[in-house]
Amino acid sequence: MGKGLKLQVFRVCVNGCGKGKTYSWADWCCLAIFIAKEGFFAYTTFQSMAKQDIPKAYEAKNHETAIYDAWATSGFFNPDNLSGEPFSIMMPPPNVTGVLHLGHALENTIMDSMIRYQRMRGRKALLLPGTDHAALPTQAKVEKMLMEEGIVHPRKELGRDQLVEKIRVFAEQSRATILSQIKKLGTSCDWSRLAYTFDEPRNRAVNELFRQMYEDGLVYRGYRVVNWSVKGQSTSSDDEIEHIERTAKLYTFRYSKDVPITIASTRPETKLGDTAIAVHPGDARYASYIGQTFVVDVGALQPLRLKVIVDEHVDPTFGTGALGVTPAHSQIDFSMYETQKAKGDPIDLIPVIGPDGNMTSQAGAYAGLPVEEAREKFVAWLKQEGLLEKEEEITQSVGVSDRYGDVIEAIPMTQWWLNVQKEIPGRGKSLRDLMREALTTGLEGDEKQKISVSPERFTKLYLDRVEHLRDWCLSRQIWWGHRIPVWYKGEEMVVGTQPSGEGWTQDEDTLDTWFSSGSWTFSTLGWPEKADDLKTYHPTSWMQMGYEILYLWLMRMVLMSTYALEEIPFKDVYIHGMLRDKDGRKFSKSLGNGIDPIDIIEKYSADALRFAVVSGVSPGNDSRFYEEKVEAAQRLVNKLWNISRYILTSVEEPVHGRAFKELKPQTLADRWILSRLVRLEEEVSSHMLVAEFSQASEKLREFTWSDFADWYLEASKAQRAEESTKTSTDDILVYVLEHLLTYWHPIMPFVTEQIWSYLCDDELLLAHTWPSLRMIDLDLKAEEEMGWLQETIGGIRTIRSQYAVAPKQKIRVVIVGGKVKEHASVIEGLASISELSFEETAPVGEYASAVVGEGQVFVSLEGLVDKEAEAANAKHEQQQTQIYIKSLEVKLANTEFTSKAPEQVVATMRQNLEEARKKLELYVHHSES
RNA sequence: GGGCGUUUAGCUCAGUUGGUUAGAGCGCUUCGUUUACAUCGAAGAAGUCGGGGGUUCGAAUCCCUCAACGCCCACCA
Repeated sequence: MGKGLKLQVFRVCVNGCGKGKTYSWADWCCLAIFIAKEGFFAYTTFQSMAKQDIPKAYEAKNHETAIYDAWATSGFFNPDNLSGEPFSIMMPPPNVTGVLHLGHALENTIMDSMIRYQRMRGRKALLLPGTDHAALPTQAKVEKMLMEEGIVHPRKELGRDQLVEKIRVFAEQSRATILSQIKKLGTSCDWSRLAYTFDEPRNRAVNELFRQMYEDGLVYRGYRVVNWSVKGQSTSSDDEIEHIERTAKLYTFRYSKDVPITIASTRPETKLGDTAIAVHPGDARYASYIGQTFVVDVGALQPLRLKVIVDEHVDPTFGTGALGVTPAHSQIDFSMYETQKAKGDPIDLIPVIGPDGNMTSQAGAYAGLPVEEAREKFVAWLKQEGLLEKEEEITQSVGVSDRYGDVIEAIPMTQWWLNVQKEIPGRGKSLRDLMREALTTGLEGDEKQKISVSPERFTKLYLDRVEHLRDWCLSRQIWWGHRIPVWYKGEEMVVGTQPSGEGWTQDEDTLDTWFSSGSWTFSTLGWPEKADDLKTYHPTSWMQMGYEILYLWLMRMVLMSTYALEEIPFKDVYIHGMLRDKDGRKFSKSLGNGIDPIDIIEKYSADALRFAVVSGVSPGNDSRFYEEKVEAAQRLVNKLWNISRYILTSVEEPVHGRAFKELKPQTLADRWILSRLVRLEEEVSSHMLVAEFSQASEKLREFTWSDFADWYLEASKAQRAEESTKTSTDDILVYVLEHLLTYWHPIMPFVTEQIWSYLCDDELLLAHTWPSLRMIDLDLKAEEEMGWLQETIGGIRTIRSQYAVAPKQKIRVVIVGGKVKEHASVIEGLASISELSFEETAPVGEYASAVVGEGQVFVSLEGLVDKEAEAANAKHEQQQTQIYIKSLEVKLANTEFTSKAPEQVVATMRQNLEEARKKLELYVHHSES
């Protein structure tokens, strides 16, 4: 049906745009109707006009939008229109906190290159796009903006509904921008399946997951110490905390003159809530006090009852070896509190710091003071009482909220938690076990349910973290996000879906944003319904992500998916590094070194940006990004454009889609370039398959610029001038071009599609089948011979350059020996020779010479020869050759080497030695003559 | 305190399982307007692969060690 029509419209649109016009969507529809009526005639008119007018430089902005629209409307982004084995990638949803940055450009390039490759390989390829509501980051961002606008307390002043609405509006704008940017990058994703972590289907998934986990007893409500951001007025998970180094004062003191144990603290004000003193069980100094309780009055509401307890975690060599235990305001101390409770020897828990960052009423004389002031006051009191023994500066690492930037307070609160260690009913395993299995043995020992991470070293990081995972605090006190799906009425509580009837109120808190993004691989496919998509595309085939979200996201996706579906979320994960600026610094707002990918696209092209971010990059490592890289990439894009321009404008009737067998290679260059192409396909394919985009692009670049442009195209000019070889050469030019465009397409989709449109009128390159040349034999002989030829031509060029022979100046050349006689015309053409002859012996007269391969070239200079310079050159080369021969001789004389090394290696070396010796002989012979 | 990564040409970086004389882009030098491309072409200079030791016939590549830089984790109170 529509395919043919769509393609015709596409031609018109694209070619029209090539002349500087742009079409809106509405125009485009009219055009479609027009074409439907006028049909092929209109199409061919545009086509032929365009071909003659291919501009000298590729102007990306004239083409990219139209090309993207043509792709999107072609239907090929949607795997429902494709057949074959499914291959799926879920796009890591960008946060709607703002616009896309370069890191997103990298990610889009990586996943789009992969999905395009797989689509061309005949897979039913799904790249599912989406965005993330990013609960806390987004709210933090909007609150900051509001505060800049003069609203000092956004939550108080606006209230829940109004603030959420403001955030929603911001998020929607941001979302729209992001989606349009994804298109500009060329990402070939299925827009019909567009998802958002905060839309209705995802909300259903989140609520259902929560319900199941609650019913399995994994999700629970508990009073525990949380990470509290006073500024953000919310909890955060362990993963949302950054640790920074700072200096602090360490105070060493006693609680009272009656307590014989000295302790140290950087937060003395928290000591108002101490309920125990912990020492190492093997510490003899304190052994006699263990079990005793000291009652001290430090100014808190009640006198403190300090029980001396033992704990393995206490380091007897640090400080005094005794630790004041504050269960309410320290994670470690809280764990001691729990341990003691489990032992049946409980200690108290006294919160002295409140959620507002001030001291609570429990702090007695200190109640209501901000912690800093309380600290000063407490230290002053210690001094006054003569209890302070030491005061020293130390550096310590403190946790800071990654979004609000304030130091995290440990405060006990009732929150929703996910237990990762508890056995899941009926599965005999904990979430942690599942997370471990997924990367080691595979789920239930099934290799097919094993995630492989590349580079592999990240597996270790992951597993190490899994072992140290603590319960995950799920609830947040911010308002932007999925509301905790729990409803209360008096003593009653319902989890999952809102019960019918009056009087139910929903939990005020929202869920950690990673709870929804963790379910991304399957919530996007219709879970919890038994959707077809889920069956077809899950586990997804491949995932890419930056190492910085390994803990945040990878782990949670594994957790959610293995729990809810008993499947891994994806089979392969490719971990990439970060893009940094020219000086290796992170891109950041505060540094002001940000680069907008859209600016880069507008200035150069999306293809250049794509090439620039993946080339010269090794997996898992950071790389630097700067404009010169894009400039170089754009030159490559332009080179490809001009290669195509030459072929398309000079070959009268370019016929694409020929079979390899139909080609009639007649010259060495013909056979060589085809062999090189076969080699290229093999290399690019294997690199793409394992996401080695940098290597694939390097191979493509080398072939494009060096093999095809510099050698074959130049050689083809002579061949095309000969009647006998013209047609066959034309065919080969078109054949190679067509394949080259195909192989480039995953990385540089736009320019290749545009050129393709000039070559092929009934198919998008997007949907073209990747031509595998694997079954075709390499022509090793041609490759070897071409090597000699290139060396011969290079030798002549070097001489011309050394003796400053004007390029226009035609020269006489004599070649002695060698095996390049039959390629005289190529040599003449590429080295600009007027008279070329092949002789048995060196010519007499004024010649400059060079030894090339097994032969020698003599360039007549007729009076221009600088004998001394020439002799020096010859001598230098002679010496180099002698050194080389010597090294080979030494190696070959070593019987250990010849006996142990593979035959192939030894044989090649022998051959090289022989060639080098011949070469040397020629030098000697020449210098004598 | 643990762990990881990086160190290759002036700069930015590739280098797949150890195997010929270690590569690319940019920059640099010299020359060049023949209609695919000056966003170009030709030629060239430039590296004791961080230091030291080891394994091996053979090491940029494997092992040990040291150094510098960077990153991650951590319950130094």
